[in-house]
Order: sequence, then structure tokens, then C-alpha cells
Amino acid sequence: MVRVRFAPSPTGYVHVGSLRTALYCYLFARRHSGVNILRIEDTDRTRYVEGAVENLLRTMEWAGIGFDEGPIEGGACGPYVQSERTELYREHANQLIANGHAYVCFCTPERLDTVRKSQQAAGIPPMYDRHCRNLSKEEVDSRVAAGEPHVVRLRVPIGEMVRFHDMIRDDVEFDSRTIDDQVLLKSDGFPTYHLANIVDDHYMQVTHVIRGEEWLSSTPKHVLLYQAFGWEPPKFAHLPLLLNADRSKLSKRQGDVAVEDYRDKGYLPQALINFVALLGWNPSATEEIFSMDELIRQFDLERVNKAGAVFNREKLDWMNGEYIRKMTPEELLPLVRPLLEKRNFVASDEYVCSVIKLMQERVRTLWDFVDFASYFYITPDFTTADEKYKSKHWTPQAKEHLGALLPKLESLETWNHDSIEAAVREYAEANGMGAGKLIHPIRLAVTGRGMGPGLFELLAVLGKQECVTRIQHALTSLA
RNA sequence: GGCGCGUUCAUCUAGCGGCUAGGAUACCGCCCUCUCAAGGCGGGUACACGGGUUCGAUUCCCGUACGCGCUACCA
Repeated sequence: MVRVRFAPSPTGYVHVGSLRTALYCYLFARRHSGVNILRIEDTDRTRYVEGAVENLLRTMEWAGIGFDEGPIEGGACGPYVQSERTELYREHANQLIANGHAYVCFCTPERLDTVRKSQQAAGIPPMYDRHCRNLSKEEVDSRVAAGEPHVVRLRVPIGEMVRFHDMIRDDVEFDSRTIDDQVLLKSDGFPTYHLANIVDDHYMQVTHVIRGEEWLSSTPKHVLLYQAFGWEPPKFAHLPLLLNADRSKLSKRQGDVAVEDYRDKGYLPQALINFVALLGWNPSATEEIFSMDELIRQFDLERVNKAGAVFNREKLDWMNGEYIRKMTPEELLPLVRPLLEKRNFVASDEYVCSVIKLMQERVRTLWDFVDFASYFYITPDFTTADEKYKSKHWTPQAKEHLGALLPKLESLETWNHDSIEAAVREYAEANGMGAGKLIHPIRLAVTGRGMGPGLFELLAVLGKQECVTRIQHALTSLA
């Protein structure tokens, strides 16, 4: 039975790299009919953020990533929040002290800092100097009894090669002399990631550890911990990093990294999931659009790439447009509606649907339905007009013809795409001119822009009275 | 500095000893056309470098260079 876990630290938002890790866990679990576990790694009290867990849960739900066990779902291996399991970690730290694989350290942060600085100055690798590694049991007991602050450190064996197999990177090995005597239990009684992670993965019976490559370097410590406990380690799969355009680790400073940012900017969860799934993994390379079900069916950890992948916003934009085009106006309506409300744009469902229908082919995000189509809701102020388009089409002759055409439009009995087109083309033909000489000025007068849906359908949606008023207004006020 | 991981078009990638090195995004051109899109067609750009192994290397091995990650009582 495959059991995987997504183990985020609740820092307030969900990084898109975490989203991909969560997605791969989910896909792998589903693909193998296994169990997907959510575990909250909140052992750093200094980084506690109010509401972060709730936000995480909401974001995962938005993305369509479900869990079988977790803080909400429950399960046989709970609790699924590390801050509620501290007793377990303390017991296990003591167990390691008892069997000699860990030791108590009384070094102060100040001393560690001093040691580190002198090591750096001397050009040697900064590592704990193992000052407390061989304290006598009597000394340790009395200092602990006296209430002296202390941590528990892993007693890393000397002169040993630590090897493990990674599903993505194959065999990796580290010389134990390059591995630090890692702190396992902090002086505040909370465990570090390393201890909590191993203890939890063991008791939660996790079979595959899927996480970012930034963890590869600490995996030997984890392997050593499994050995110290006498436990069977899980299989490891270290995912390639998501990168900024300059190929550094994807970070806040260089743009949006939070899943919530993309949601708020009008990206669909299906598109973001599809896009992020293909960053570091690819089932065939001839198809690009995959539903969650298709991803599940095809996902294969062994096919995950080794090299990092640049998060390429342009491709996401394209993909989001693809998904928008696949939806119906009715499906889009509830997604666009709240955005219109944010702009105080008021209109009936029917009206908004017809606008969506016209705009669907030319948007990439949900916000484009609002920003590129504002003239459907408010009269244009012409500040968004394309100057080139305006100077080319808003000529004295054009205005003259518009003035002459206006009564004909006004007198139309039925106002729809065909009747409007007939009237416009009739006028153009009667005056020996191309219809474009009318179409462009009308577009400018009515929308204030040089781009948008086909003119006749646009006018039909807008309604006769509104169009007439706008043309009149433009004729008198637009220079 | 040490350790680790990586390196195919600008970007995401296919390739698992023999290919005119394929697809997608972006870009450019043409078609369609009332604009912008969408759609169709076409185009340019890549195997980091140097050694091996082999009849033959993008593919296997070793170096070099470059990039990235880790190097906390953070995860």
C-alpha cells in the first residue's frame, strides 16, 4: 500500500513549488490507489502565522488536491499536526540518547556563533565542533537537573559512507564526515524538522517521501536517523526545483509565487495544475492539456526530470486561455461575477453571459473579462483609446458619415447582428465606400478602443439606445 | 570554502547508441478578416566544452566550465 504525505510548514501562503509537490504526491497516491496524507509541520514556534492552516486547506481545495488523512480528515495515525505530537518526539530523542545515537548539548547560541565565525575565517567548513559530544552521564544529568538549557544532537558516526537510492536521481552518497551533528530537539522542547519528520513518517507508515530537491542534502541525516531507530527508511524522490527567470530558486522577490496570487489574478485551478504538473515531468511531449484524471492515469515518478524548471508565466497565460475557451459562458459566469462586483459593474446574468461569449476567444485570465470589456458596463471615457487607431479612423469624413448613418440605425425596428450589419453595409454601398470606413469609427465611438469582438455582435449586445447615445456623445465630444 | 545535484531551441520538454534532433509557449511571416483575438499554414533558434568507449555518440564513462541547492536550536 502506497502512503505518501504532503508536509507543508504553515507560513501563510502556498508556494507554487509546494503546490507542485502536493500535486505529485496526490497523483502518485491516486495512481497507485494509495493514501495521500496531509501533515502540518509547525514545529517552529517563531514562524507561527495566524490562519495559515485554514488558508492552506482552502487553497488545496481550490486546486482540487484531496487528502485521505489529515487534520480535517482524521485517520489512524493522528494527530496530523506536529505541535500536537511533541511528547512523541521527546520520547524518541531520549531513546536515541539511551542507545548512544544522540547526546545532550549545552552550548549556547553565542558560543556556536563564535565557533562558526572562526571556522569560516579559517576557511574550514562550518560545523558543530562536537564540544559536548563526550560529556559524562553524571555531568549531563546534573546540569540538566540544574535546569541548564540544552538541545539534543545526533551523534553522527565517524568515517562512514551514507548511501541511499533516490527514485529520480538514482544512487547518492555522502561521506559522514561532511554531516553535522544535527540538532534534533531544540531547547524549547520542540523537535527540528529532521527528527519530527522521521518519527512521523515512520509512525504514519509513509512509503514514499516526495519533496523538493532542497532536501537532498539533509537526506543522509534522515537515513542515519532511520538506522539509529532501527527502522526501514521509505523510498525517496527529490523533485527538481522551480526557478525564477534567472534560474535561481523561485522566490517572492521576483514575482508571484503564491498560489493565492494566481487565483486572485484570474487563473483557473485546472490551468495552474496542468501547467505546474508539466514543470519537471512530461508523459509524452506531444500533448499539453491534461485533466486531473488524465494526469493521474499517466503520472510516473520515474519520469520526473532532474533539472530545475523555470516558471514560465507566458505559457501559463496561454494555458489558462485554453481552459477558459473550453468552458461555457454559464460555467464562467460565477467566476466572472465576483470580479465585476469588485469594479461595481452591474448587469444581469443573461447580459454578462453574452459578454463572456464575445470575449471568451480573446482573454487569458478571468480579469480580462472585466478589464478588456469594461465598456459593456460603463460608458467609455476614451482614455484607453489607441491613438494610432483613433487618428487613422476618427477623421472628419468618418464623423460626417457617422452622423448621417446614425438616424438609420436609430430607426431600425429590430436590433440584432444581422439587421445592424445590413444597415451599415447598405449605407457603405450607397456611398461607394468600404464598410470598414464605418465600422472602425463606430467601434471607437462605442467602445473607446481599437480592439474587441466583432462590431455587429458587440452592438447587438449593447442595445440600440446605448449605442445611439454613445455615438452621439462621441460625435460631439471626441476630437 | 565544503558537500551534493544538474546542463537538448529564449522557456517547458521528447529522445533512453544510428533521427533531416520531435512537440508546446513566445517570436516572425502568410491566410482568414471590420479591429483584437481564436483558428489554419509556414519560418528561425538547441544537444555547454574536452577527452575517452564504440563501426557509430544528444544518448554510456571521466574530466572541465557554468548553474543551482544545502551548509541554523527554519522548514
